[in-house]
Amino acid sequence: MKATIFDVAARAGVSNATVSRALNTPKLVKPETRKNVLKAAKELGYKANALAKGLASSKSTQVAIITPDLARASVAEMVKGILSVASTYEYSTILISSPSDDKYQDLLTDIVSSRVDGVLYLVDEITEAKYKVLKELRDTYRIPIVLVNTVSPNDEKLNSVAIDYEKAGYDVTKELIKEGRKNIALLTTLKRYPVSVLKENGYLKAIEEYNLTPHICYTSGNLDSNFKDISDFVNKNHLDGVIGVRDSIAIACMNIMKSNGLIVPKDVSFYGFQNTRYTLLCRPKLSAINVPIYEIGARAMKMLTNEMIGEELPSSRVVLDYSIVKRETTL
Amino acid sequence: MKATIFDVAARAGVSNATVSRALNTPKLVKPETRKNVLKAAKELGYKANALAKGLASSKSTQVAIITPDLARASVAEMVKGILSVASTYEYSTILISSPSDDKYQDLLTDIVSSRVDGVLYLVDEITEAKYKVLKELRDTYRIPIVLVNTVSPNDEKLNSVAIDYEKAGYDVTKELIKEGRKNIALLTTLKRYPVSVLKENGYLKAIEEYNLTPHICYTSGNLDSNFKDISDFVNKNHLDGVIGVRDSIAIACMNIMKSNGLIVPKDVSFYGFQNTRYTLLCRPKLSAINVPIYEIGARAMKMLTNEMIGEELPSSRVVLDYSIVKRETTL
DNA sequence: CTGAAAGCGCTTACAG
DNA sequence: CTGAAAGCGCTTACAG
Repeated sequence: MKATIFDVAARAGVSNATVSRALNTPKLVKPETRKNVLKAAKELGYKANALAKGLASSKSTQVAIITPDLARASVAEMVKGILSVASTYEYSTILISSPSDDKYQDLLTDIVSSRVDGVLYLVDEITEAKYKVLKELRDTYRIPIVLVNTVSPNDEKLNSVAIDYEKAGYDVTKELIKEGRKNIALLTTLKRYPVSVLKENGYLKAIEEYNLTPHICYTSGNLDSNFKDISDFVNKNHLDGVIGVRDSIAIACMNIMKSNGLIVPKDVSFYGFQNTRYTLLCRPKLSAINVPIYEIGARAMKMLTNEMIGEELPSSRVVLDYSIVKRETTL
Repeated sequence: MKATIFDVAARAGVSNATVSRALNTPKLVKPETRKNVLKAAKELGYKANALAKGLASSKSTQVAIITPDLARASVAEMVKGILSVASTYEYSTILISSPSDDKYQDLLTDIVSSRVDGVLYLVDEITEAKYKVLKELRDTYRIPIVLVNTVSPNDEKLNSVAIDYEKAGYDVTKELIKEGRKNIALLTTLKRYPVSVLKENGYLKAIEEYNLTPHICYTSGNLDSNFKDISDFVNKNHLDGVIGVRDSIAIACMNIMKSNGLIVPKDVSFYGFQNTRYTLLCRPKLSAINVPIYEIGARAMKMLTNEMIGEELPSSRVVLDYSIVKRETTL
């Protein structure tokens, strides 16, 4: 029913090997032969069976994207960046949501079974269990891996692409200090994402440098549950500057403080840390670190491509630039 | 290097056929044999090659998700719903972003080549070109398809899961009419998504029923570019009620009208049409049709599963319930 | 309940 | 530049 390579070969009057070459490595075939093959293939509506191809060549031309909560604007945007370059290099992408630590063994099995040529590990924290799996994937199974917008604290050799989050944390804090703010808080996640830790380090560095008191609130990204955390935190501290590790967290805090009667940015300034579209929908519009999310995804996929074709990488850690976008929530 | 089914067979002292059965159809194998096989497999760290499996059985246990802009909150949420049930049925998912009409032929090739067992088509409009491909996929290649949160205007037989968008459009308009609103606008997308058209029909029905004047603004979902469209529209019409087909569009409009000095909801009411997390981040909090996005994704994947195992479907169009959530932007 | 064998649809040395 | 043939790692009638 569905045309195979043999059908094409028969119709073109050549062997299946020649069809394979005409389609995959044209320079190995006489132009005219190639023309005939292409014609036959077209007439039959031939579409190569990727499974057979993968089995025979031991290359699936598939990569796995392992992602935490896809509903986070930054995660989705990163995936878009990945898809864009994946499609230009003709890789297809398997989407997997990060399992809990105890299910990581299943993840390993899934990935190895699927014979993907590479894996992209997005954003997530790198616990012991997760690190173990990543390392096994790379070392035992020799599957190239790139960490996307996260870094491994334990292992310099795991490829990654991100921005310098520590510096960004430092910069944005200093920005608030320059405004004259004295009580600057960092709202961060309960989960210890490596990038959150880095942001925190940068924040603390600036705070110490200027002899200020640190105020850190650990909360979840969940809008329903973080309301109380943030309210309590805000009521305990007399803040005049707030940095959220996620735009949505900064906005949630801003909403609370506004309803407490504070004027933004007269009484208190806010910075988000991603520059998603949330920044444009809230009022006043949120100032933010402009992290090149899409670009991070795209770059990571490109890096993975290089690894997969066996190229030596110049550096295992790619650090992209960021900027600070001032809108209406800062002076 | 990597253990194959033959390695396991040798270690367990059985044939590879028996290993295959022990792993895939346990009831066909003596319990003790099975135990030995499992032990051997575990010791060798055996992970079945999904490519070989797929080739031999002509089932890839993969489905393709074709999605428009993943950065839209509703789309990402839908994908989460899909992933959740896909993983329980042990399907892996290939993520593909909807190509432009002229690239649809490539999409066909990609999908057929990959030998996916089914496809999920998300949200997008169904142009002639796209419809043609979907139909070919289903009829020529016999690949089960489910439309997710969209419907085919041309073809009753294309499976779909959504809510009754026409009724929802009608209901929400009537809700505003009951508030006493007289100049009610619908902000919708330039792109003629089937669901947008349905919302519009419902809106118009209610407007006519009450002899009101329709006000429809066609704009893009892009926050940068729709500002002018909406501003112009708002200035031309003296609105006291606004429905956005997307939460973000409703919020964009609300921001504009607020900055024009109008008080929400005293002077004007707003409804969004998805109930994404945007509704909670803006102020006042947005009232919205609560579309069960996640559930729609989950249900669609379940429906697809049934089709893939060859079950007869009771109905090709699944219609889920919705509700209206009143928050602070309505009376 | 189990094994031998053919087959799934490609790729790729090898030889010419 | 091209073909014959082995091989990729499974599944699944078929026979026993």
